[in-house]
Amino acid sequence: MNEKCHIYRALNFVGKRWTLLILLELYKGNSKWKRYSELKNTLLDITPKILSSRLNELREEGLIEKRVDSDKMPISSNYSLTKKGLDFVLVIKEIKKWSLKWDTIQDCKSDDCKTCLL
Amino acid sequence: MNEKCHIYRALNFVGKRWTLLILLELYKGNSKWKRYSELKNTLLDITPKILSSRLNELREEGLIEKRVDSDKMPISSNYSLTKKGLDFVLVIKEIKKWSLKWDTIQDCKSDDCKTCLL
DNA sequence: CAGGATCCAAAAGGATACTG
DNA sequence: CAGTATCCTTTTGGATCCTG
Repeated sequence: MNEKCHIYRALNFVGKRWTLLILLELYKGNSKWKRYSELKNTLLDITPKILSSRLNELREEGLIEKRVDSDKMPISSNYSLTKKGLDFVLVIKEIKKWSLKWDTIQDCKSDDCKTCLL
Repeated sequence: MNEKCHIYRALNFVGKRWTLLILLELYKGNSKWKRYSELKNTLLDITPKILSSRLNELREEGLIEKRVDSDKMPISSNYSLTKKGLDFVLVIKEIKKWSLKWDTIQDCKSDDCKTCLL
């Protein structure tokens, strides 16, 4: 409840819907820049409002950075994980390790589970 | 979004309000049993509905266990961290480490921050 | 193309009263 | 004491349309 509690601040953005999927998409890209429309097409059911909300939140927290190419039209906005964001992926992996250690379900049976974040 | 995704399952309960504070209270207790009323008194503004919801969620996920003493009246319900729950505290510590590593705010200035979970 | 604005639906949280 | 039931408020997510 404390605004300055580090744990709560972290959970405040990471606990939200779509956030991890966005981080994952950027992580898969291997530190490459991905444009807004790429993310939108990959995350099939996300609406533009939610996507930009999440991107802004992650940017405010310093996990991703944004680069705009306005030279050529149409404009393209690109996003990429920062070092802080990349480091956070390790935390997510810890969560997954914990879960795999204690869950009876050993695999989510999705291709993503293996290639996902572990 | 996948029901079986370990990461999402974990975030689904841990991301909720009060959950970490409850885990913290039980963790402070050093594996001792704490009663419902103790938790309610310590977590000042929590309402009975939320407290019992969170306790049930945590119990379903196997992070805490419940013991009821119905011998003597009035009945007392007691809660304690399981090994799985205790192990999860380590994950929370990882989140805190990450946050302390990257945040400019170095301390939440609350007594809790030091005694908290690190 | 990249989003902002608006409006609506759903979910979560919370206050209060009540019961075995 | 340890909750449950009910009702209400707030927050979040989502669908759709619009614009530089």
